Amino acid sequence: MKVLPTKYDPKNIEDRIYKKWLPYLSVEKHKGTKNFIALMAPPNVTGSLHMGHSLQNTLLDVLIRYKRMNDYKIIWIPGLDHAGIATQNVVEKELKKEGLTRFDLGREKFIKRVWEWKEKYGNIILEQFKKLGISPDWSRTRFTMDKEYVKWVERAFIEYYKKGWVYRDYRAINFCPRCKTSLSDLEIEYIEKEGKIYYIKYPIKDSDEYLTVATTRPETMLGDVALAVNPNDQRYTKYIGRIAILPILNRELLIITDIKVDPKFGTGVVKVTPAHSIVDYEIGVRHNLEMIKVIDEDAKIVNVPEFENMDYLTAREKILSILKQKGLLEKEEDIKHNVPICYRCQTELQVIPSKEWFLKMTELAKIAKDAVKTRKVYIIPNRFKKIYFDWLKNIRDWCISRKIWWGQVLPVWYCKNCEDSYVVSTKKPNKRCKYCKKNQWYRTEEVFDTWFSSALWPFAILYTKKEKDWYPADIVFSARDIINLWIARMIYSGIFFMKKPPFKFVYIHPTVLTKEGKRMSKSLGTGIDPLDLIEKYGADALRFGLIWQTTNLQDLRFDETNVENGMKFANKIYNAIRFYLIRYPEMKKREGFSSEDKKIIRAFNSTLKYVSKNIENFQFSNALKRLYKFFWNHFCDVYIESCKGDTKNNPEVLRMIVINSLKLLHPFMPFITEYLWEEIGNRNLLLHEKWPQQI
RNA sequence: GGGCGGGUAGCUCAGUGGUAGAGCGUCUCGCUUACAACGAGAAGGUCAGAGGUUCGAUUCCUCUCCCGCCCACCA
Repeated sequence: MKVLPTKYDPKNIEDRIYKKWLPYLSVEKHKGTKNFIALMAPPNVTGSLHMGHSLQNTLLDVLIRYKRMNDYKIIWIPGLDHAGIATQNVVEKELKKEGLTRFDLGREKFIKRVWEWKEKYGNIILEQFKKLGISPDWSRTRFTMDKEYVKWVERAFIEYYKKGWVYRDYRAINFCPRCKTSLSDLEIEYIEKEGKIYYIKYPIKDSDEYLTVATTRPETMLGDVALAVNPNDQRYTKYIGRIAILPILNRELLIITDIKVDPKFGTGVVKVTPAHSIVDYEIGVRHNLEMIKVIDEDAKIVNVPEFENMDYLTAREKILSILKQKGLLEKEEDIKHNVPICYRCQTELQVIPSKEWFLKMTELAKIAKDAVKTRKVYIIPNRFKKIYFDWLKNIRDWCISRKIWWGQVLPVWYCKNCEDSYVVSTKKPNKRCKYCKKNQWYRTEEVFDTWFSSALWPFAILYTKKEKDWYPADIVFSARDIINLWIARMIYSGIFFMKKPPFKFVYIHPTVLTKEGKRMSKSLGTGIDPLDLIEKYGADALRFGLIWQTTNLQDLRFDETNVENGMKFANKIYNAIRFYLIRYPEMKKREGFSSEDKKIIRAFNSTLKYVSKNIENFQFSNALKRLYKFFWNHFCDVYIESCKGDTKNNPEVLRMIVINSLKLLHPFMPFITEYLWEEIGNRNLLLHEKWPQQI
């Protein structure tokens, strides 16, 4: 008999076991009688494994392995997201080291460069997923820029266009001056900053009176076209309909009313700048006001001669000094306010008018709301529904075009001669432009919002030529910060194109924070690298630690002690099996059961029931804790102890408990259980074993 | 400004209308032939604060205070 060392060392074992599984992970290799279909959130190609990925995929893998052992054929397709802006930024940073910008390379060469980068680094994260021990079908790995996938993206756009829900418009949008692209409402973050609010006097025409406007962005006054007050604000009733004079430029501004004006903020008088504020744009639409663009894509002033090409902050200073000179700056106050920044590069955003493509949200939002309301889709825990509904309730149309280079190109062709003439098509149109009558078209360079393609993920990967019956999935696991960015959009896209919601259950797992409750972040130095933990304690231990700590709360304060504990537990399992290997052959065969036998069988049965129920209900931590207690306390501390010396225990009970414990533990700690499964003499894979029945 | 989650042992967290639980940590004792990454045992909490409902509240209700998150964006 081979004698195992007394300490379990996961190092070499885990890689070897994973290689052993690898050929058996594809859908075809397991003959389950029912399908269980899960969606992996495709990680960004820029990413490397972080604790959030680890938690999400570990939990899903627990469920997957459990289902696989319960006679389900598992369809779990891994993939990568091209992550438009994020990836483009990473490659731009690479270029910067060479002293280059993407504009030096030009579009074509730059995109080639991103592909090279993707080929080289894109798969790293998937390799890291393997270290974690998750078990998707790697033979079907997908990428959101695969040819097939791009076809889906184009088709979706065209379908929406035919429906009349996709349109092009010139309007005020959020723009990142560094990434040089438009952004959707969900791609904006806010940081609180110390700033100043300036009170500026706007003289009333043909009088000595004036109205004072409070603003944090005086430079945008160059684009003012009106002043607005709340219709119910008694203080200003007498000014409504009169004309104010815009200082410096002396433009005449009509004084109007709008319900969006908050009488309690500032002076209750608002300068209306439809070109450079989303709210003002909407006021502008209601009152049919002109948009005067005075800030451009570089955050510089345009269309105003004396400020031409001046940075917006320099222009602000100049404007303030002129106002001071003229006695029109009433006062300035310190203020803490939220400044919008780009979610990918943290640059302060500008609102500028731009021609962009929009997806009308009215109907789609309704579709998404109904799906959850009528329980076609369940969001778990239930309270996260609110985030979903609140967003859908106040939704604006979705700006889906981006002015970056990395992404799927819109299937849109513009006329070379006429600015607003276009054709929506995947192929170059062969027809005359209705304005210039010429047949000269060029493909746009605009690409899709990366989330537009993510929204199609479920059917783009599940509904293929070969496998038409895989859509919809049963479940998706998600972080709570992308409930709207991703989950909501998948739901309405899926229903719109496939007539069925893309999944039945959305399980929202907690966000992994540091033990101190801080966000894990590389730049703050608060991140913990899961690969370090795997190196130190083993993947099973990391999985154990993560599952152990998972609750239904919003956050999880990660405590490494639990991973260490996982390592100890792995060692405990290992040594219990050693005991079995050494003692079982020596034990006397006997009929019937001792009282200890009966006790452990009862404990096992109730554990089995509890663990199964809790996995099904997404209570992974409860399941693991119960299993831990069963194995360590009931089995090791009591039952195994009772097997020593002159025991009356039936060795077959010991054997049964060993075998079935490995099975129950397998979804949680797959490596060590598979390894020990082989050590106790099995030739087949534990991966494909059946989940135990009551003994 | 609106909403959500949390405040229980030193730490991370369970939990219940009826004299508080786990893991880790701490302390004591044991290197007992699977495991010292172990075993046996112990200490440790006015369950954030105030009020209410109740025979009885950590658990239900109201308010307050702290911590975290989300949404709106302040012109």
